[in-house]
Amino acid sequence: MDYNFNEIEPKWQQYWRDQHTYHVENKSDKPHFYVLDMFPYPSGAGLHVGHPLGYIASDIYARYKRLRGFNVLHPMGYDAYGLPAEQYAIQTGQHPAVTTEQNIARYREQLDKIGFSFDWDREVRTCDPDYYKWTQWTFIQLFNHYYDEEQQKARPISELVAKLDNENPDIDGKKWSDMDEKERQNYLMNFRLAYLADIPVNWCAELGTVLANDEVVNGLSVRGGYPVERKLMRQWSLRITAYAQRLVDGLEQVEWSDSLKEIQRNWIGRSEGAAVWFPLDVPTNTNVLPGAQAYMPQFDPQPVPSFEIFTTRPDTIFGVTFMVLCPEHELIEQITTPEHKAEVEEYVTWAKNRSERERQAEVKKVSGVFTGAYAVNPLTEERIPIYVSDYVLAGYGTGAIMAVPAHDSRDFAFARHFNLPIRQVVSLEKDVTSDPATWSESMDAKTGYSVNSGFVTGMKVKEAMAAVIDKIEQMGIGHRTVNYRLRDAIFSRQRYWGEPFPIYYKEGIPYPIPEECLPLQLPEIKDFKPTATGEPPLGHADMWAWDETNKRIVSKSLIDNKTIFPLELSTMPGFAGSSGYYLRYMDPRNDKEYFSHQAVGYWQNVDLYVGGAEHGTGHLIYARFWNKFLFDIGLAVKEEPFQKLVNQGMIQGRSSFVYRSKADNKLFVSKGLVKDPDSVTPIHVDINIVDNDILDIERFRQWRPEFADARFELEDGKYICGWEIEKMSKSMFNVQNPDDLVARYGADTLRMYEMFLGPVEQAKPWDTKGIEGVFRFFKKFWRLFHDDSNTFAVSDENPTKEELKILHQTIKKVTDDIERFSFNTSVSTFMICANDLASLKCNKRAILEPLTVLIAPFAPHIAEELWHLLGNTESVCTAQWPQYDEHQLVEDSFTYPVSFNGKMRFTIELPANCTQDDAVAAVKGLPETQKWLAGKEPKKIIFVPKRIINIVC
RNA sequence: GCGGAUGUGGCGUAAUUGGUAGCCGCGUUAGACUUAGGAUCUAAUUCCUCCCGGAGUGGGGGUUCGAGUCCCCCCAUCCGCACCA
Repeated sequence: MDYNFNEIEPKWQQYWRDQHTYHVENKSDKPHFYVLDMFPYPSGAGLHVGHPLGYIASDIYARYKRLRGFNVLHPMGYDAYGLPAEQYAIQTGQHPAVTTEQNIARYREQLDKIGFSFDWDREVRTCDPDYYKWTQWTFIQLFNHYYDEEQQKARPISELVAKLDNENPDIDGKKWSDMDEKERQNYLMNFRLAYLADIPVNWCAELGTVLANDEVVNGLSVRGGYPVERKLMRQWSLRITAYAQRLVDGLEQVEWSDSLKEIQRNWIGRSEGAAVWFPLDVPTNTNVLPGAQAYMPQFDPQPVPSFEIFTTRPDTIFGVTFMVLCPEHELIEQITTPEHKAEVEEYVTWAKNRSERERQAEVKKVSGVFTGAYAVNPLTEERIPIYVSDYVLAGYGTGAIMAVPAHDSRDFAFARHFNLPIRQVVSLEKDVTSDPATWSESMDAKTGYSVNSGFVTGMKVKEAMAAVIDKIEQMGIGHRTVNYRLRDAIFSRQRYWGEPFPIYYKEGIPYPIPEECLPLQLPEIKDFKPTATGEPPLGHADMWAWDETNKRIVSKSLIDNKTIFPLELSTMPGFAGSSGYYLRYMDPRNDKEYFSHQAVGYWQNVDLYVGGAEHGTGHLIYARFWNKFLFDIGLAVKEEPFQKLVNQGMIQGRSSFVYRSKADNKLFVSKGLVKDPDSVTPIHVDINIVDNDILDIERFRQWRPEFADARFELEDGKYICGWEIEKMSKSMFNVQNPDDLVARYGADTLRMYEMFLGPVEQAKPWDTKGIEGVFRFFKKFWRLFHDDSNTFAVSDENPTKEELKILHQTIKKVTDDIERFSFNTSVSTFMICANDLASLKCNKRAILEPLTVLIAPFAPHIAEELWHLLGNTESVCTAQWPQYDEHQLVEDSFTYPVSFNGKMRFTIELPANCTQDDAVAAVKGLPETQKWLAGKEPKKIIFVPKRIINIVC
């Protein structure tokens, strides 16, 4: 019989299901290994060929590890909460739970067809109450912990309270012991790792929710592309910044690509510098202030008003010619002089109302106003004007800067625009300066020597930095510090389809519901839009109030703020559920704990994580933070969750276009006949009606009613389409569905072909042109086991040396390739092997049986079929990975290329066991060599074993 | 602007990590078997060529007996961040 994948594949998929082949226990004599895929968001569009790429790679690795004798955890689940399901619900009224369920069923069906070895008994769904119970539980733990800077780890907030009780400090002029419950809770909120605060957020009016920084690109929402504005709102946040340093440091311990580590480092954005206090010299107090020493803000009982700035260039403090505050700065109101008030207020209002997109688009445009106020440079005692400008950001540092126009390009632009003085304080060469008025740009580099800089003049930049910081520390007006670009993660979403917060409000103070009452189930609602009052959709829920006495959810009509309290209306963001799912897989049905100590003690952490690099600044940061927190409180046993990470490249689509004439919208011009690109409109056309860039005209006419009477300008009787590489997306009609390919070629061919396309990490456009070659390989491979009449026929004869060599070379190459995740070369190796064996007409069991095991990770269905045909009764998944034998690879003789200093070159054959000296002697003894050397002794002989001999004369 | 990566035939890619560049596959060409083939098999396929050879891994330089691989300078493309002081 022929290679009939249609029969083979469903048969063995059923067999694996029936036999629970991929079921894995948390206990084994074997070593453990955890292979994880980033679980998918089940969108309505179903899987396209890009999704399985990473899954196939990880599946190969997981199967390989099993064959190598590991107990392998390889689970799969669904990141099921999210905006698209909710947007769809708003449009159609269909409950997100229903559409999500349908989408999951569709995903599962598609995944099953590809033959993955997931242990589906461990499936998790983030929207499942049994799962999000633990997301909520973790949130409560975050709420109940603070970050202890001394111990550098999370500690229970009760410890902080005990400390406050004990020390009874003054807080904003009031003793801790004199504070009431509300004041105390507000104070503690400054420390909790999950906290409620008024913070500037990315507000997306169209989506009706706030978004995290990584969910906003170029001032537009990632989902939907709607405008985003900056707005001050009371929101839940996670104090991820407390972990900034550990998030940087942890990157040293993991095997991730350098580029991804760099992306994370950039996102965290650590910079070292100094915080410096600049005293104010307000015009009402026109006396020039005496030495800065008098203004030690911590110690002076009546401090002169001063403000803090952050700089990474303390060495340039002698070059400060003005100061700049961000428009949101609280000091502006106090310091602005009456004559500048109107102007400043106008500017601040304008700046605050600008959308993020406008602000980002006009980065190059300089704007700002003078406040009329002055500060004093603490080192030079100079009076320096204070400006307001939106090039200083509220969210970074202190929202205030010392401007050094000579050595900062932004300050330089500002100074030039407002004609402010520019003073050079750093020079590439010692004591050499030039007039900054002649400069076309500032000198930003951190190299060279200080000039015009008082006591640091002549020092190298690095020394000057240290010296200035020492000085200001000594003066008590500043200190060394580190700033991070990373912001706390905003954790509230004004949406329905997410985890509810286990929080209720008593007199405006949030309290977590008791842990034993979890999960706090998401209530049913009918209308998914925000309420008329602007409340999130949960405002529609009637059963959404907390009965504190009876510990249960009750109707909100009962709220009396005595025993019945309102519950939080926001829900958690998408990254909440995906931040700890890898740990839940270890023990997914545990209803007592997140996961048992035994389970995490056995599996430790993820050995191999496969997924897209697009999560570099989102999920992969949040998950690392989440894990570190769980580590601090003694749940996780490893500080880093993902030991090795492989980023599969995105598979792009290859879109096809037709060109519609602008003059005649029924006329379509073939690509080669388009003379003026402006005369036609390119229109995406479904790639399924295009073959080799040739349009199927009949199907095009049927595709859309408006094309039914289309006319064409053809070349050579054909309509040639244009193409472009774009993201694979429904709207561009360039989606390749894996089901179609499975139906046509089988899952094994699809799996092999996706690997054959190129390195897993590399982005590449999808192209089915080569799939035939892989399909041919399988037919050829099948024929090795079958005779001319297509009946199964393997011989028990002993293999020849040549056949053994082919086998062992293949084992060696494939093993090495899998270890270094180079699956495209493994596929090539299989092809070479099949070609060689076919030309030798080899059908020997001793060769073919190990090959069946070798190919099983890549093509499990055909391997299982052949494995059983060979007479095995157990699954090929339980077989042993074949070992190669070095002896079988050794040749009788080697061919050595020999060259004489690159001038002449020939090849000689030598016995395999010959030593370096033998080889050199043999080469020297050859007539060609003698002739060439002409009696002289060679100067140098370079011998590279089994490679080459070079003789230098 | 800053950071990271990549650049090899008509195309996807490979090269034992410094050792005969172009493996494997697609495509193309020729042939075999065929009623037929979109099945299978065989051969050729980097470019130029007076068929003697010559050039060749984005361009230029360097190190080396030897460079696709290492170093320096450009060029191009892709990705990430982007007024982060």
